[in-house]
Amino acid sequence: MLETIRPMKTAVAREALLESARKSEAEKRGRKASKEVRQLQLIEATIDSLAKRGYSETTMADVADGAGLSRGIVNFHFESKEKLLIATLQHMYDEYSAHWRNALQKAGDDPADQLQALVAADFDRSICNKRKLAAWCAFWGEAKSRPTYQALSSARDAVYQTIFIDLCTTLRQSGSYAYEPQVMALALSAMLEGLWLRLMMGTEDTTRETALLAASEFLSVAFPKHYPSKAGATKP
Amino acid sequence: MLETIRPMKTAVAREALLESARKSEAEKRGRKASKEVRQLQLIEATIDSLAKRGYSETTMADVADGAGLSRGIVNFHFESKEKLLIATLQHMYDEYSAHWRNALQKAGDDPADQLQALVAADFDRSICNKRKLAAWCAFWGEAKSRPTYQALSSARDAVYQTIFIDLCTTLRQSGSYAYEPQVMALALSAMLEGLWLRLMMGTEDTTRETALLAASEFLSVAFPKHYPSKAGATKP
DNA sequence: TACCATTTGTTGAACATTCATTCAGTATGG
DNA sequence: CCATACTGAATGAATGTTCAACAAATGGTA
Repeated sequence: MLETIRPMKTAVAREALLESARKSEAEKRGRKASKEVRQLQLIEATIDSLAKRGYSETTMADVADGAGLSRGIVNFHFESKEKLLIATLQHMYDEYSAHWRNALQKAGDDPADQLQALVAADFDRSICNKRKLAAWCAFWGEAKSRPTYQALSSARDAVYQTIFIDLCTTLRQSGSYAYEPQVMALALSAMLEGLWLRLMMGTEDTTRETALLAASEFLSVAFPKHYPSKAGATKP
Repeated sequence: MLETIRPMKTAVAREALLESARKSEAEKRGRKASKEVRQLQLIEATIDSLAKRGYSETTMADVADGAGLSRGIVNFHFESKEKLLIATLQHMYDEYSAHWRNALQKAGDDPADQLQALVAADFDRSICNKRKLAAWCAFWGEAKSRPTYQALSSARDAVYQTIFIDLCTTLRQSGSYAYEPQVMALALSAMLEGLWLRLMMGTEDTTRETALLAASEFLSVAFPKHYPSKAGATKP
């Protein structure tokens, strides 16, 4: 329900489009580009602005400037500021979704591998970087008061959560753990989101590597039989 | 460093002031009130507005209306909108800080009890309710682009984190666990923040009780010798 | 107590700025 | 030369801030 049914075709085609948008950096200005390329270009500029200035300071002018185009351009391709932002969120959501689905597929059939792949995917550089994390957080901050965002913003949505629960259930059986799968899945996914939040704040020494380490540690203690602890690496 | 050194006196006195501000609901309008009461009243109205409308839609007019006062009043008590928001954030931070310190003190000397008390404090109704969570998240969304917020927003700040690390270190020794205390502390505190985020979104069935359950489950698996699992409560 | 002066808190209209949106006009590719 | 993409100045609405006027408290004086 949360996820619009959109063939994966667009997801991959979009990458190609964006690529071409990047390549023709010199041609952007003044030259005509296909509607789709322009829209992606504007969405990228929106993410830039969100990351740099925050939601409340993101203006149409800044987006247009960021894309190297004129002021009226956004209202031409998107009807309004609101629709631009929704399209941006949708774009990020699609990208995120495609990313973890891909990781899951590559992981093979072993549930333990699948869970680990999902966790690792969350801290992949293509997904988990300051720019995108900042943009996500900008939307989260507004989500509560905007139903449209609320539906989209829970990136780790019902489907994602269900997969987590299923994996936890399977592991529980094969490892004879005592916990409630739903509870453990909640703890795990919440921790992933929390780590994102900390990475975004970026004040401390928390890095992508540290975050992944913490997440892996969680897996080790929660599913010791499936993820034998690699502890003892560094002991101060 | 993050926390302004402010005697606890104000923290408790403030509660009393706010109480009196609530009681004299009828007298608010037209009657004079002490400077501190007015400021608290405006801060509360700001939190209301943040929770209801989100950061970007929170206006001076809305705050003034919410407090039942005139338009110019905020600029009289606080110099500007920015300063009002900073004062609001500072207020929430002080409240949060006082709350967990209090919980920690009440917990006694046992590290396991202390850690559990800290976790439970995070989901106390006085701290963890939709209104305040929404306000926190509104600030988080803007924190990256505003240094002032960034410094304050890491509510679970360096001090808090240090305490977590210390407790994890102690438990590790007394329980002969294998993990790195810093890593485990990061996982734990990130999970708490993530649970807050989910509670704020409030889309799903995640409640304060569920969140606390998940956090407790984490403690059980991470420190099995200190928190013997209470599993088996409900088995579907 | 009565009276006035001064300080302090409050109001609301006026002002200036910022910003999303519109649209008539321009340029470009086919 | 038509259709489509694009421009950028004009417009109007929203909003933070200022300020002159007003009211309530305070304090001093007789």
